[in-house]
Amino acid sequence: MDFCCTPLFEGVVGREAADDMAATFAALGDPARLRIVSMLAAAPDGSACGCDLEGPLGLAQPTVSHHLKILREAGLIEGERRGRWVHYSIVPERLEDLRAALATSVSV
Amino acid sequence: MDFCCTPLFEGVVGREAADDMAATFAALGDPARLRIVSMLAAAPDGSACGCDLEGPLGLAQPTVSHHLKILREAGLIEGERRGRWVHYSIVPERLEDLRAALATSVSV
DNA sequence: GCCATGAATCGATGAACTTCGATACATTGA
DNA sequence: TCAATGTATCGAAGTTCATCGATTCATGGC
Repeated sequence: MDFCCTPLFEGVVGREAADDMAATFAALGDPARLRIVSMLAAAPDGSACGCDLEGPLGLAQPTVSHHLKILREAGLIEGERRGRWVHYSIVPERLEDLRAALATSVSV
Repeated sequence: MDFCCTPLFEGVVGREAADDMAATFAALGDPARLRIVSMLAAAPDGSACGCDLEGPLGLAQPTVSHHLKILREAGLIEGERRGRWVHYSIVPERLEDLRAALATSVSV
């Protein structure tokens, strides 16, 4: 009889968890947003305001604000208002979660 | 004079590198593809053929083939033909690369 | 060679995303 | 209170993406 391979389980990642994790990975799945995270990580004090991102990114202010919102909703960064400016910084725990997720996919 | 924060560098990730890395993260930025990776990781022998993925995913065969292609082009999985079937398995090195990239964003 | 079956490709459709100008909101300084 | 400036939202245009039916390709068994 025809037989391919052992039937698969649902995998280690459930349906709802997959939705949540995929949204987080998707947040990093854009060059502009990846560079924002990179720039925040490389910033001297670990944070930067939106106005300093437009130049290096070469994007208009609404576009940068849009990307920052997506990263914020993904929990990858957080913003703190200081006067006129909003300083954004990385949320290390969230990135660590992603690293852990990739590790479980690797190790078994 | 008005001053916000220290001017930013380009970040640790360059423009071309950002494009490449973003494409890889984007490959994981879809629930179906994330579950495929998860299922391959959870498979007893570490591999599975496409026909076994359609059922658990609840997607049509062309759609699964489409997602497998994207994961393959991202270097996250590889397929090996065994007779009628193609067995897909994870490329651990590629996932390790992503983990390393996230680590550099965290630590510095 | 012919049929069965798994996999890949093609074409179409509808949704989601990126981008930006225009605009509104928030805060500071005068 | 008013002007200036950084930020967020809105609306629109163009592109990309996910999905699937229909079709084609590839392999194995008869």
